Amino acid sequence: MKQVTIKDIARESGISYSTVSRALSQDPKVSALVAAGTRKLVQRVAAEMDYNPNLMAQGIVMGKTSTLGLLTYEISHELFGTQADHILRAADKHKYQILIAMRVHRRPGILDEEVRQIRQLLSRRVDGLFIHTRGDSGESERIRGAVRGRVPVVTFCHPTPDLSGVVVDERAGFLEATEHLIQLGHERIGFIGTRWDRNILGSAKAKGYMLAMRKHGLTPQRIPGKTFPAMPMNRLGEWLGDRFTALVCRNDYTALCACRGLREAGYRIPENVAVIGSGDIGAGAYLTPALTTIEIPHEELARAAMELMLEQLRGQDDRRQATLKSRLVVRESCGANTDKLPPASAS
Amino acid sequence: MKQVTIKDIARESGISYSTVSRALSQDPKVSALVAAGTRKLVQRVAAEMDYNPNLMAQGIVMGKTSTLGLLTYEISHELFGTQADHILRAADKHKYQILIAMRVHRRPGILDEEVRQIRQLLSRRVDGLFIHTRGDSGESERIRGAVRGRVPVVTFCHPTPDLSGVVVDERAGFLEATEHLIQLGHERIGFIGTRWDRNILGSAKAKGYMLAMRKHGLTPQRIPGKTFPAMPMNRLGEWLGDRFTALVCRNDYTALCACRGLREAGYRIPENVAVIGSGDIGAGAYLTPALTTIEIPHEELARAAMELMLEQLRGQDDRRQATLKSRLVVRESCGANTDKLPPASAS
DNA sequence: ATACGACCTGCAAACGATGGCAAGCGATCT
DNA sequence: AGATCGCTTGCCATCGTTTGCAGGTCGTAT
Repeated sequence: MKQVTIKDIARESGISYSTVSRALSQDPKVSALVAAGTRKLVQRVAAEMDYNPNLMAQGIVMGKTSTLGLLTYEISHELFGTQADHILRAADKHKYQILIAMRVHRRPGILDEEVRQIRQLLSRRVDGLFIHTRGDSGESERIRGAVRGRVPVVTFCHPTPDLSGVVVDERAGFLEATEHLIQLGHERIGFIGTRWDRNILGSAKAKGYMLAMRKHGLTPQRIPGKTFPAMPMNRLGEWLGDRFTALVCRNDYTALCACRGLREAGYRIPENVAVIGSGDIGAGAYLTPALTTIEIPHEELARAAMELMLEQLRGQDDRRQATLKSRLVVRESCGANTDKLPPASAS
Repeated sequence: MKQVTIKDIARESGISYSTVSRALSQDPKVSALVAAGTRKLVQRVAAEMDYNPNLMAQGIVMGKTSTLGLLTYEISHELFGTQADHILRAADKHKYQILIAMRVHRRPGILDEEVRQIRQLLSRRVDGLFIHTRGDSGESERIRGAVRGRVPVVTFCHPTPDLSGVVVDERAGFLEATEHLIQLGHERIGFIGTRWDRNILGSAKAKGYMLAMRKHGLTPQRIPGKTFPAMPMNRLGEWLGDRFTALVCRNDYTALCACRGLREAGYRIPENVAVIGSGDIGAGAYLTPALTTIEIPHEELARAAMELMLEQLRGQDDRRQATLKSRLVVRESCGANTDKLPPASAS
């Protein structure tokens, strides 16, 4: 049960434990200090005893942990899981480990929970903090209050004043998607989303949609997401289908729901109504029709976030926001491109 | 940048640092030792200075970290993400934190990577280890070799001899699903999966299917997953549709692919061919037709795993396997239940 | 007044590592 | 031969905690 320490190795090899420490040091400058023979001996004994250095002890004396915290929401959600995944990889490239802490989205007490989790990560003395933001007002102040400048912070998803962060230009993405529908000849295009001002990101999506509509002299119309649980599927479908020839949805799940409602009511997609989603759930490409969607550049996002983190870790404390562009993935649900098949493999 | 320590609080409040430590102790028996007035004072000063205890220092002296490691695969995959999510919650209930390490599924060098990650977690002195297994032969030995009994291990997904673990009774699940199709009148039922013996779990799924077929005097027939990328979608669809009236798929993605191929070839689901998946991707309920699937009891799985972990942490070292039952979720893709709608909300 | 607990508090030794400093040792130079 | 140098190694303080032990103060019973 008890783990091997450098003292055990010292005893076993008859060498003082500070020499053992040096021989086993990551830093080549340090390990070069000990004679080649001794070093080899120590390394052999360490391997034999299956020694694992105690990272806590190292952390405590070196004053850093090579660990970055990631505060996120339910990673069971494909979006958050995917982002966490990419951050892990990006950090790994720079020899950083990631400590994940999770909080629950949309629940009373979430704010306290958030602070609690941040403190927990700080207690582990992470060298920096990635935070998945929700985009509510006061969020930046809340985070800054909890962190108090003790470690660098890089936020994800929503712009946060006075903190470094990466965001996707959702406005441009939704503008592009809406224009794509307009180019296909649609005029009655609806937007399914939350209240315009519910959070910054949702609002950016809506703005992109509106901009495109106005630009082409069309009237934007929002369908509240709330309509869904409230109205039976088939009635919702009729209602949608009668009013619109195309729908821009705030995310892929919403798009799936809309599709379902429309089909219940006898509409066909994309023949009668075109649908575009956003966020690209993995299954989207394998549906019939394959879902046209606004793809989030997860990998670049993670890389950019890591870049911002490294900058701050190096001591350059100019906070900045990196904005990345999304990409419209045209598949079948918008009526263009119906002859092109998605990749046939997912087995 | 430098964080507040117990000594800072001691200096600030004019009290020795050992008393401060006691006053701030988690253990009520210890904090009761210091006079109420002193305790209050210390706590106030600590709050004012926004003190976060250094968990590394605590861990080092107390010889435990209240942290459990989770070695998993890409958490961007809904399956792994969901399980990680539930483990985090189950652990949280018992005041344990989870340290996630990720390795990449199906890649050369994965075995070394696996050992590297286990060592890394051990270096952080986790109190125990949850491991997502793949089910290849030699896996149990590999894990035991890396861990060497230093911490309790609980595996996930595939049975691992000589280690505690939780598994889903996939055989029973696939048997139930297949029988469900048989009861609906199907006789020509195919199974889409990997080689029977590729991994233990896949083989359990296949076994359940075969058992059901044999039991009812029908001939089982496996369709290798490999057929998919090899054959164009519409030809695959024809091929499938001509031979079978129902398909049992090894997971939901495979099911989606099969559906797609079938529809390309003009078949309707479930009217012409019934399809059952497994694993329950979140989107399954919102598709048309909503996917009938074999649901994995993630939450109970995580709870059971935590239970096994706690048993071992308490020192009872009888390794045991907990087997949980899956649940057949009948939706629309199998032809039963077409009038029942899935929940209408996902906006 | 003395003694004896009960109750608090502080000292100092751990925990497992790192790294500055100085001592030991041969070899080289004068 | 003696001084000097470089290489290697060991000693010890340190990081931020916890905790056993000893010492101090106070009240109360004798």
